[in-house]
Amino acid sequence: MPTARERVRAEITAEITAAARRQLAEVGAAALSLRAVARDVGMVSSAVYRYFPSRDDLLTRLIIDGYDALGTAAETADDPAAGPEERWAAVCGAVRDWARAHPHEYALLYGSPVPGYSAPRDTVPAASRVGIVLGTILGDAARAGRLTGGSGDGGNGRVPGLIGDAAVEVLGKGAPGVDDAVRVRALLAWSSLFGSISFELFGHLVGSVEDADAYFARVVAELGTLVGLGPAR
Amino acid sequence: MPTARERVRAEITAEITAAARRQLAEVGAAALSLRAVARDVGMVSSAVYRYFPSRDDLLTRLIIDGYDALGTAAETADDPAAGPEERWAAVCGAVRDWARAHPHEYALLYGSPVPGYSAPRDTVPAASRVGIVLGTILGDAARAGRLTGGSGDGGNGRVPGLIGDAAVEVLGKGAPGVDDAVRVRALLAWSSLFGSISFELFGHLVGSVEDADAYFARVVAELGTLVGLGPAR
DNA sequence: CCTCGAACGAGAGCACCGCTCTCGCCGACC
DNA sequence: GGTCGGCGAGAGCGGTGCTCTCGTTCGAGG
Repeated sequence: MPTARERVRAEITAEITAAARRQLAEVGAAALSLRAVARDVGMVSSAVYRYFPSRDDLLTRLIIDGYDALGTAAETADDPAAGPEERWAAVCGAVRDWARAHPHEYALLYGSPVPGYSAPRDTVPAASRVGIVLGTILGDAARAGRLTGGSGDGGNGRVPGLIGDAAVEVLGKGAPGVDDAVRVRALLAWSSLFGSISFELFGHLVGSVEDADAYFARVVAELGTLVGLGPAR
Repeated sequence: MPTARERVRAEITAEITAAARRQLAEVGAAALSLRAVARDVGMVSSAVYRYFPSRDDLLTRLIIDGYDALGTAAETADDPAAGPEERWAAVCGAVRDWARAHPHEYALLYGSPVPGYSAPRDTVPAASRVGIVLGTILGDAARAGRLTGGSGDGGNGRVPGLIGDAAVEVLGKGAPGVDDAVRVRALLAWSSLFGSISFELFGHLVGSVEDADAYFARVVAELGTLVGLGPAR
């Protein structure tokens, strides 16, 4: 049972992160000021350091929260009862919708790392969630025999030293027809999804794409085909 | 003919941008300090404002230079005499090599936009160069009859309101077999290329990919197939 | 050739930033 | 009840982007 002091500490911590998230959504990560956050919650700047040892730790907290929010968005958009292609499209669409609704958070997660290079290990589990959702869809499709493009030998053929264990697990062990060729395509589809969303969000497609919604729908369909869903290659 | 004053002005401007590029490579765009640049060139900070009206304008200069450097890297890697697949692989590899050699510059170009949203129009021509290189390869392949996956009606069928004129032009007008389906795949391949490079550079693939070089080679091959080069779909 | 204006570098200064240190204060535990 | 630790406030340090002013110097026009 938490003491009263721990409870108020957790409360104030939540207040600070809420204010930080508010300011992140407004001005972006680069302009997020710890002093402004402190002003927002009615504290002096030095008091915030009782709760977060540095501005970067506060940002790390926001990063984890962002990954979790995006992960839950992807998970709730996935209906395991639906067909593989529908699940794929629904999750991709949910990721894009979340990104468009929270551009600064998305940029914080998938844009340039803010300082030099500080990807704390704490972020890994939260960051993996949307990848796990996509991987589960493909694994389920493979188990249902709806995934094409594997080696076809029924094994889960590995190319030594190519794909790490993390990616092997999320696609489901023992799924028939899943080999490293499929895993590469799954990783590529994931990277492509975020590349497309980043290009759209960061303005690299202005002038080249007119109807962003229609374009994204076609992208999702192409990526589904690439990864082995939908029509045979 | 430039006066002596204009010449020394251009010289000092180049000195400032060189110092800024040096600092960008060292500490990244977020930590790039105009005052440190001024110290580096032996000036006081306010004197730099005679040459760049603000820190963001200095960054914009670096962005344009970065796009140009990447563009020339892509262009010099392209041998028009080679086959479409080899050209595709060579240019993709050159882009990745440049990104790995200049991670902070790459992050500045394709990471999160630094302030709120400031993509000056000056950057567009420089930013288009690598896209033009890739588009030219596909256009040449289409004219040579080496591009598969179009609608096959020989026209350049448009889907109204989907693809902008900018993307239509770089793929070459009148190329047989190039329709909006191909254009969508070309844009997707471009986005996927940068998504894959960004994931690798920003650490989103650690644990999932062991041999980054082998993985990227497979990615390039898959993207080539996706876009219509290589084996028929 | 001389002059006058424009460009230039230096310095001071403003507001803001991240972060540190100290100092009272108040509550929780012995 | 006393004591100790967590807490908020304040001052302060070095740094930042940016502005303004003030001499100086260079160059083009009369």
